[in-house]
Amino acid sequence: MDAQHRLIQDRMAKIARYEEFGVEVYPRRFDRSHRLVEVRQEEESLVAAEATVRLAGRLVSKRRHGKMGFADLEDQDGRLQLWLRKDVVGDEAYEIFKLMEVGDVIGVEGSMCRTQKGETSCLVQHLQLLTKSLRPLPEKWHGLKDKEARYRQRYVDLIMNREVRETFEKRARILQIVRDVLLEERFLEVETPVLQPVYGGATARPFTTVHHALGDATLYLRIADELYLKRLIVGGFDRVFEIAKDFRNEGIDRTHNPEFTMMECYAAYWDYNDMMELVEQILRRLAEEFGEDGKIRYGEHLIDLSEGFRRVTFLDLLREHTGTDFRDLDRSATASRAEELGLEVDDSMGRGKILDEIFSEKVEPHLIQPTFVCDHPVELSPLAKRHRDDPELVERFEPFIAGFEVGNSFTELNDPRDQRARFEEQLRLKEAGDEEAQDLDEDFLRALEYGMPPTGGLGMGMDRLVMLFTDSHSIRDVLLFPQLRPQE
RNA sequence: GGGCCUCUAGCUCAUCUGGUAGAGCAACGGACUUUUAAUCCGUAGGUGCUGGGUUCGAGCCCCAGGGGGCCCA
Repeated sequence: MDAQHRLIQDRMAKIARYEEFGVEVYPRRFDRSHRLVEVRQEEESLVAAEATVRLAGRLVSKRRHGKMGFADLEDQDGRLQLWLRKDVVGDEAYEIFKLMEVGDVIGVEGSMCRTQKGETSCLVQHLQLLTKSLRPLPEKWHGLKDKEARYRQRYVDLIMNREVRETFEKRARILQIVRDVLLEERFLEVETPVLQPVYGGATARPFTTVHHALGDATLYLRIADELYLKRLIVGGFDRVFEIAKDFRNEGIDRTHNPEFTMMECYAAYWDYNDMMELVEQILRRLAEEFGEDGKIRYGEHLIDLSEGFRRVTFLDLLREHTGTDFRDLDRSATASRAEELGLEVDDSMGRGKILDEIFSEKVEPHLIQPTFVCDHPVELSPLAKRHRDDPELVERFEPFIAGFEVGNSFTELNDPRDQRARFEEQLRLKEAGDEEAQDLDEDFLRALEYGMPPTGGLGMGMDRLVMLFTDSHSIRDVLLFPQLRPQE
């Protein structure tokens, strides 16, 4: 549909007819007395007083009957019927009303009343076009259903589907609650670089870009905030957090978008047990706000967030769901057991990666009720401190709800000698063909050498949290503009 | 990357085994002073995702490509 389309031409032609009446089709401002939701809240008294109100919004339907007519006005969170009478607004204004069509943004002044059928309405005395709409909206009854159109033209989706608007209002409230809890716990909100000369803090492929003024230096879009936030703990901030976009150059599916929103926080003198309490606190607050009796519905599951999370170790869960104790199995024994379980293993995969694959396949789908998966093998966690009771494990946990991981946390590794050794192990994995293995960050090691206090750290995927609390089953439904292939 | 489904008017959808595309809403003209999916009469509106092929004839069959969705890796 281009600018020459007949439906657009029809609408353009109306502009000329408006101008015959001296009507400005794109005026600058309008004073509202009430939002439509406020009209609803004060409905009884406004109607009883026949109060005069000034309202604005988008015209979403129109029913004309000769010398009078009705129309529905909609704004962000409300809707109200307008009642137009030629004998009330006058001949010229009534002609202007006849020119108005669904999609136009208008402002009215009128008195609150009820119609014969009992519908609360605004009997319009004055009306004004505020913005002429040039494209026809989708049909009022079936709305806009085509998924591609809804994602590509989200603005139309938002106009037509109220529940979409509500999802994104809820998203904003969820992020605000997370922020509130952190601020109450005296975390300082900070901002760290998106463009980084060395990427790290997670296992993922980065996006690459070039800075021209720095001699065409290669920069990476961050895959995590972790290494910068820990530098700030070294610098003397006790508790810091950041809520921001991370970027990972990976496939797109129901739970992955190339850019997504992450909350990371770090607290000096905490360990991962303290972080478990913080996660429980955040989830409990969200469940109080959005659930019933601390329970939320996600698809077929009723999830109880009122109690604490089940705490169970990574290896115990593997044993529970595969019958195998992997504690003392070496790489080749682990690999052959994985193949018995129906997984494909190749030479680039270290023991940790194989265990991770088995876990994803055999355990994760069963983690419906809130669970902290604790104490992962050291190979999987190059930035976490070794477990106080077992040097082959780290002090780490991942909260799982409804079968997906909503976060990752550990007692942070602050021994620069061990951190260097772990980075070097990552480099070996990278040379063996693991594209996701991390690079050695010399400046980060330098920071640790100044001394980072004992620290607990946590990352939580905000998009997945929003999915959970809005009962959304695709990340696209909680992102206003999900990534799609470019058209043309 | 693989499998399945899908793409027809602005929107939502039809079109039997291949015979030349139709409805509702929206639009346009008209009637109508209590409708709320208003109603009634009339009019107009199509690159059937794109490109090839088979055929007298393709929205439909075949091939290639593109977008989207779901499942799997």
